[in-house]
Formats: sequence, structure tokens, C-alpha cells
Amino acid sequence: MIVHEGLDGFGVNKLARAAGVSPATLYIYFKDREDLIIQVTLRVTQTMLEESLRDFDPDMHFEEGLRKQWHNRASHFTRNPLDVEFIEKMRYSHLYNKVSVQVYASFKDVMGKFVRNAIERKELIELPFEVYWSVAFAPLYQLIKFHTQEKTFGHQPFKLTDESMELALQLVLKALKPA
Amino acid sequence: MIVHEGLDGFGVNKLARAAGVSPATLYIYFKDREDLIIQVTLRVTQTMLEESLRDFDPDMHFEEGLRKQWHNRASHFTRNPLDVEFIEKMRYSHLYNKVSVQVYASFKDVMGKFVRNAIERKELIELPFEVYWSVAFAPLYQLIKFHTQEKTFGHQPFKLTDESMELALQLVLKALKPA
DNA sequence: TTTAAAAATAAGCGATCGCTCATTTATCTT
DNA sequence: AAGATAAATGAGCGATCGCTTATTTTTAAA
Repeated sequence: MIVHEGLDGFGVNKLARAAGVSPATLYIYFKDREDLIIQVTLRVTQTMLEESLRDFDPDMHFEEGLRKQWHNRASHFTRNPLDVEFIEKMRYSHLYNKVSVQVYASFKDVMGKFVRNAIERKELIELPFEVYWSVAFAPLYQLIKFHTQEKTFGHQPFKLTDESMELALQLVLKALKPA
Repeated sequence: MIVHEGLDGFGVNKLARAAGVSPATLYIYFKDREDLIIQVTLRVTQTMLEESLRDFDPDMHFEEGLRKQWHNRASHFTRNPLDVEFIEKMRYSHLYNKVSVQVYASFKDVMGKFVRNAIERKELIELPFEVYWSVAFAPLYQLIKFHTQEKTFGHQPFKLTDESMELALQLVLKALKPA
């Protein structure tokens, strides 16, 4: 409902009717509307982050680790396209700061270690974490967005194939590896 | 209002009260709530795109042109931080497809020409437009998001300085330039 | 089978939603 | 100054909002 009609357009009564339960039932499990949205967001985001760390180890070599994360994210998102749109929507909503802290706590540690390892091993240039994150993952998320929203820049819809993903990953690796 | 309270939380009556006019007045200038939101979005987005093309020419050398666009975007957004959040919020809202087509029509042509020129001149590797866009601009937007939302990944808030922007731009250029 | 706790419900509260209409106020033309 | 047009308004419509309460149904222990 939130993906298709937005946060406005999402109502407790509507949801209850669609779910075939009484509005009152929802308030047994959730404090209020905002709590419901946040808890759902936490669960979807948590699942996404767990999937992105599947078979990942912060002691991996940099290229192997980054490729693993790209593939994990891409495969999770192409298998759950609704999740992408939901997470992105929430990520840019005014409720985001109530979600981010709780979710990224443990995730941050693993990623931080991975980056520090890679820098120590001279497999990754030295740079602030935010710059690393922006170069390493923002392109992937943009590609996924192009993929899920079907049409953006003229001509035919963009499909996130293995080829285009590998191409983008190669570019990112070229940017991040020491000369 | 939309940035701070979200699309839900944004109401016509509230807006009229805050603006010191009658709700009926709004309907002289806008068809309905959605039309109002879309028109405001169009105006803010249009301004952003115009600013991003200031002093830009699609016949510029690739590095010069890309740097120009990065600086234009960054300076516009740091001077109008509310616009960033608004545009991003709308970009991930369910109303986005009603906005995107109208806005990016002319913009697409200029950018397309710029990219084609650069590839012809061997200043840019050959790649699909979406991949180019994802690598060339997504990192910048992510950095701006880090900057505006103040705190994301632990430690102290990230500030988008000239240094960190130049660093990120250099990485992106390294990724996109032919070997 | 009885009984207490837990889960779910229908009905509807006051508040606010998006929006309209009959009327008044401001602006412009002659 | 008079009359016509445009702009703006206050009041409030029906619908929906988030949410609660008194009651019934379901579950499970004794």
C-alpha cells in the first residue's frame, strides 16, 4: 500500500479492511500508526541487510567482498522488487532517522572492519567512510532504481543484467583500487 | 511542510492556515492537492536542473563538463538544503512518474549530447547511459545526502567540503576515463 | 466441563481530511 | 462614479482520519 499509494494514502482503517481484520486488532500489536510503519520498515530493512551480508566476511579480499555485496544486494532486490521501493521510500521519508540508528548499528561495525582491513592491505585507497560508501554503493542503488522503475531516460526500459552490473562494478573497483 | 512532516502530515487546510489564506484560494490556482504538489515539485526540480547546467556546454571537454556539473549541483544544494530533501523525497514518492517525464525531456538531450561527444573524443569509455549516470552522479547525490542529514554512519557528522568532493570526483573520473 | 486469560471485534468517538459554494472584497474599464 | 470582472473569503459539507472502549469470541489450563 505504501509503495503504490505513498505514506499519504496509507491509512490504518484501509489497511485493516484490506487485511480482513478489525482496526482495533492492529493496536494489539502496534502502539500507533507510526509504530506500525517503523516496525515494518525495521523488519524489511533488517532482512535486506542480512541478505547483503550472506557469505560475506570482513576479512575477505576487497574485490571479492565488494563483489559479494553487490551480488547479494542485486539478487535480493530483483527477487523482492517491492522491498526496494519500500526501503527507498522510507529512506527518504521524515521517519527515517527513527529507523536508521537501530538498524545500522551492528552493520556499521562489520563494514567498518572490512574497509579498514582493505586499506591496511593496500587493496583500497585511503578515504573517508562516507566517500567510500558513496562511490562503492550509490551507483548500484541507482542502477537498481533504474531497473525497478522501468523507464527513466528515454529509449527502451533499462534492465539490470549481469553484464551491466559487472561493468559498473569494474568501474567502481577501478576507482577505489590503488594505482 | 512536506520535508519536515512528510507527504502524510501535509494537508491543504494546514497549508492555507500557515500561508494566511483561505483554503478556497488555493483552488483558484491549483486543481487539487495532487496538482499543487506536482506543480511545486516541477518548479523546484526545474530550477535545480537549470542551475546544474549554468555555464555548461555539451561540447565541453569531459572532465571540465563533469566537474562543472558537480560543482553546480553541490553549490545549489548547499545553498538550498531544503530543496535537496524535497526533491529527493518527491523522487521516491509515488507521484514521481507524473513529474519526471515533463522535467527531464530537454535535459536529457543536452546530457545525451555531452556523453556522446565525450565518447567520440575518447575522453569517456563506451557504456550505457544508465551505467554512466549511476557512476557519474549517484555518488555525488549520496554525499549530499550524507551532508544534509547530518549524521548517518557513527562518529561525527559528515561535511561536504571542497576536499572530499574533489576526492570523490577524482575517483569517478578515474572510473570513467579510458585507460 | 468449567473457568480464567488472551485475542479479536463492531461500533463509533472527535478531529481532520480534501474540497465547494454563496458571498464579499479588490481591481480594472469606461 | 458606475459597472463589470477577477480574486479572495468564511463557513461548512460528507468522508475519512487515527484511535478507543465495551463486548464477544477464542484459546488453554484445571
